[in-house]
Amino acid sequence: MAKENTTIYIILGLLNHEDLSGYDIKKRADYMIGSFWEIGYGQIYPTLAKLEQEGLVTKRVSEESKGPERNLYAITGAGREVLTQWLKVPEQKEYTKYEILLKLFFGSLVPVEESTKRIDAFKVRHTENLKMIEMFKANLQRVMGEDQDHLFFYITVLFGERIYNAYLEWADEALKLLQETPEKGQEPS
Amino acid sequence: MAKENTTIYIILGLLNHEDLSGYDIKKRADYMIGSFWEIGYGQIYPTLAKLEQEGLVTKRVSEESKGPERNLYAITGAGREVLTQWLKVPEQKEYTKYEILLKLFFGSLVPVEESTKRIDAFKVRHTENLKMIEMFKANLQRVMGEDQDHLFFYITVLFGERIYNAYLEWADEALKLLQETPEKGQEPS
DNA sequence: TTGAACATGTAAGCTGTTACATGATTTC
DNA sequence: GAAATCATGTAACAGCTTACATGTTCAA
Repeated sequence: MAKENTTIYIILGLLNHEDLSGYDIKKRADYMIGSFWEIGYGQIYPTLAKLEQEGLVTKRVSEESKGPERNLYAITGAGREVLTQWLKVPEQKEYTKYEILLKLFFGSLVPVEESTKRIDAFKVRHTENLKMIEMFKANLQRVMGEDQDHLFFYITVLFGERIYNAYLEWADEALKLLQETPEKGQEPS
Repeated sequence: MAKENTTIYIILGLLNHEDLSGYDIKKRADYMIGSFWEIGYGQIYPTLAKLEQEGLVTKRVSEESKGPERNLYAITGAGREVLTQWLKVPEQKEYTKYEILLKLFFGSLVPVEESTKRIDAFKVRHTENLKMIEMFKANLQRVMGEDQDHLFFYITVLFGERIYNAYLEWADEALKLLQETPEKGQEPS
């Protein structure tokens, strides 16, 4: 029966807050959930069409005079129903694919520098991510309490913070271990 | 051009160590890389056939008299070449999908208990995972130094340890925040 | 003898990525 | 005038999951 399409619920969840275009949805999703779930236009537009067909959202053309034409989508009662049903069901387990760990796992086939370079790049990437998360967090802390939703957003931001910190701590630990280890098979016997 | 098939390299990497059957590969992969990359039989057997066709592995029938028939696969020189080439290329960024965070993010639509139940279950799951990782780690520490490969395995185990700990710390933090927050819209005005 | 584990596969079908295609508008 | 951003989509296709199908061997 293949995988269940989670994109549906992301779109419904965002539309539950306010009417949005496909482009807006991408923006919002990148910003708010991008650190743990990415979606692309290639999923958004077709899913939106499917949701409209099923009567879970309605489409209208935005009346703004300026800018290119925008299709604005709104959630329907049926859509809200589908969304809340989904929220009442236990989630599937998380899904992670770390190519860096695979490459490290098989790392004995290439010079150690390959592995250290890899980890260095990983650190740079996630130092950046952590910085962004900390900004979100600071912004959120200022507006917390205004809206119940902020608490839930905050909780997901805390998750990102923990994870990125764990990444960075691990990276340093791994680099230290690699530096301590003498390269094998290079010294004269 | 769609995604690149990483399963190929996992199989080649495992075969680089020793000859294995499809069934063995699944076992090894579950045990050694299962915490950050899962593969199923539905990927393994077809990929094995493809790799054989391309001359990256060879297949022979195991001669053991006991047990069901086993197809044993061995990596070829060409296969080893493909594997090391892959190891020299920088990896793509990691890929994560946390359905639990999505459900929490949209959590204001359902009673808070839904969210706390979710996090409780998450904790149980990862307490279990952490326990397993700690066992691997202890085992590995006993044999470290015997083989260069162990260091790389150890590094991936440390990753799992950090991540699972981060999960659990976050879960407690999130639960605390949810408990502190009074349920909205329930009290009489 | 029943169930768990060993062992190998196929088929269906969604998911998600990447590339392509197009055009308006705003900003520098 | 060029580049970036806004904006909406389609097509191809690989990847991966799930379910199905089948049969053996070993242990309780």
